[in-house]
Amino acid sequence: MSLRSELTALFSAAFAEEGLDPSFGDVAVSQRPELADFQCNGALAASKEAQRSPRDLALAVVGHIDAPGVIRELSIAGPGFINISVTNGALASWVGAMKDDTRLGVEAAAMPKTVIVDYGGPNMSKALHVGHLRAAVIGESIKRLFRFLGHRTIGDIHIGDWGMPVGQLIVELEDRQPGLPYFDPEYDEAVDGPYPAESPVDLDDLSEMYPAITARVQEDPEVAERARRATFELQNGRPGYLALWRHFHDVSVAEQKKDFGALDVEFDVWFGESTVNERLEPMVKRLLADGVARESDGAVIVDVAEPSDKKEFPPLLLTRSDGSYLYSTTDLATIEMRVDDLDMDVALYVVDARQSLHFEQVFRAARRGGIVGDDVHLEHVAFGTVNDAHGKPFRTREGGVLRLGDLIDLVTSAARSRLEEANIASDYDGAERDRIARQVGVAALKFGDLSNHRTTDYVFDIDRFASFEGKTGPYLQYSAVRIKSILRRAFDEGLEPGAVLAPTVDQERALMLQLVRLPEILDRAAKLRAPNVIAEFAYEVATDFSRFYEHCHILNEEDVARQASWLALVATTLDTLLLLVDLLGFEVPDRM
RNA sequence: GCCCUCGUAGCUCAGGGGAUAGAGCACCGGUUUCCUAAACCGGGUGUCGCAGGUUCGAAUCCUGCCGAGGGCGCCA
Repeated sequence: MSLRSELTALFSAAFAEEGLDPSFGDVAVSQRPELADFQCNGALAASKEAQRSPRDLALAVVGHIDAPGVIRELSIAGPGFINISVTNGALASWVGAMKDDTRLGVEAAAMPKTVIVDYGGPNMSKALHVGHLRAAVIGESIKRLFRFLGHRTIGDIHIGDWGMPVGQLIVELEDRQPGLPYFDPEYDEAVDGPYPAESPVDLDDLSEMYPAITARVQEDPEVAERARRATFELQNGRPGYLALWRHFHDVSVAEQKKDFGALDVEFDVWFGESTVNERLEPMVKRLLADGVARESDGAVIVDVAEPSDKKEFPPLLLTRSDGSYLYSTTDLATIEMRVDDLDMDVALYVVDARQSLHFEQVFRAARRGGIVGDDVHLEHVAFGTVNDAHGKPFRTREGGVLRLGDLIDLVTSAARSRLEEANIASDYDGAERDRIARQVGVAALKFGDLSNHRTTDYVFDIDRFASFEGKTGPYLQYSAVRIKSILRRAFDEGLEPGAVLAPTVDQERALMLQLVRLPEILDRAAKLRAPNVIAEFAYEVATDFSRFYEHCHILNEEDVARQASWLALVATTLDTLLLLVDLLGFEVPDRM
């Protein structure tokens, strides 16, 4: 419930009294804040159906509204806009209610769902790069949002660790170090002892091997055939390959935990394609037996085309003609696992938009195969790519990919420089400076990404990510830090927040109007799976606070009741900012 | 060829069928005996790719065209 929804309820009832659809009563924030706080355009829309002029209708609707405690002024403007201004008393009591509520007036979901957020999705054996930033950052935010809204939410990294790339790496390593025991088909752990505990490669080796083998596979069909064979044997449990796979896996995951950890991206489970290996064969057999899947050119496919399709819809490939499995297979089996073991209601796949066809195929196959019922919602939450100034996927000047770890270091050191320029930083000890630099750097990076709508391909600009002024993550932090500072000083002077009084200053009133929008903003962000809605709102809250802060000196205020009210207002603003910042996935330092 | 996404200020991007399309950056000027100047205040920018259509009303919905990016069974 928000102020806006309370107004909508009033106007919906008024339209209903005129015998019209209540949805005409939808109230929106005013587009002309100098005229009113809110507006209702329903009279214009309903005019035709009601066969009455919009102004007459607006007049009649306004006549039904009787809420003197909430509404200060109603007027009809232009062709039939209803302009609505709320009373200062109502505003104060809404903000007061937020202040006294640990959830800031946001109700938890009445019917909580089990939501799996599938994001990150790094391939094993590849260092994370800027391309992984969006999936991680958007997914993390969506996960936190659904969790805050009261859903049982599970973030799953879903590592790409069971497909062809692993087979390729096995072949590449065999060619480089053929003497390793993993490649000896005669090797028997029972006789020869366990495979070495030490990995034969580190992540740098793997990162270098991967493009090498990819190139070889492309130009040499024989190498490609060996890679397919190795993939097949791995998936069918060849011990040496499994032992090697374990090393590749552990080496990769260690690095991924470091990078994602540095970004405060926290997965609840570190499952991967390999997690569902045991399900693959029985699932495919069952789909064949049920007639959902069929053989085609030696492969197993599921026809997912539908009569209503506007274009040719390719089938989903479950098994290659050599018997090995693909990511389609593991994705399908993962859905099965999530339904069986995790009791999933909703799956949100935060994955590159380029994979939309794949997901559509998998979702259709899941429904055809009875793996999910109609009560389970599967959704691809697609996002755009990170490009360079020429619209091409971003590369460093040297032509390589920019590692995520290097990017984090870069923004962190930029934040540190900025901190050291500030004269107040000199008395911070080294550990605090490090922590602030990291928090500010991560905020700049994440906000820089999240303030774009997720579906847009955006241009990667290092200077933008390393800038801390204007519409940035650090601006939000800075606003919160100034409030923390005020509250600390107030506490030292023995001052405490009190009852929220009716606003008397424009900037104060604007801030209050902004704050009470919180519930509907989070609603909208969740509905659209769009963290940029949160980012935009957080920025507006911060700017409204800054204007208020510049205009009203809280600690010097002589009217003690007013001062206590202002302390309550900024404390509520702080709580709101801290929530929003947390939903965006970063933190606010105590000072900066 | 077919399908998907996108095209908004010099740049990067917001924008929920409504009134006068907004931010940040960049540029110019102002604000600090006062709660953190990573801030605030002021200054001007637009054929919302083009053309139709629906509508009382379209940046927003529909169609076509132009342009960019992406996808289209044995990669992920």
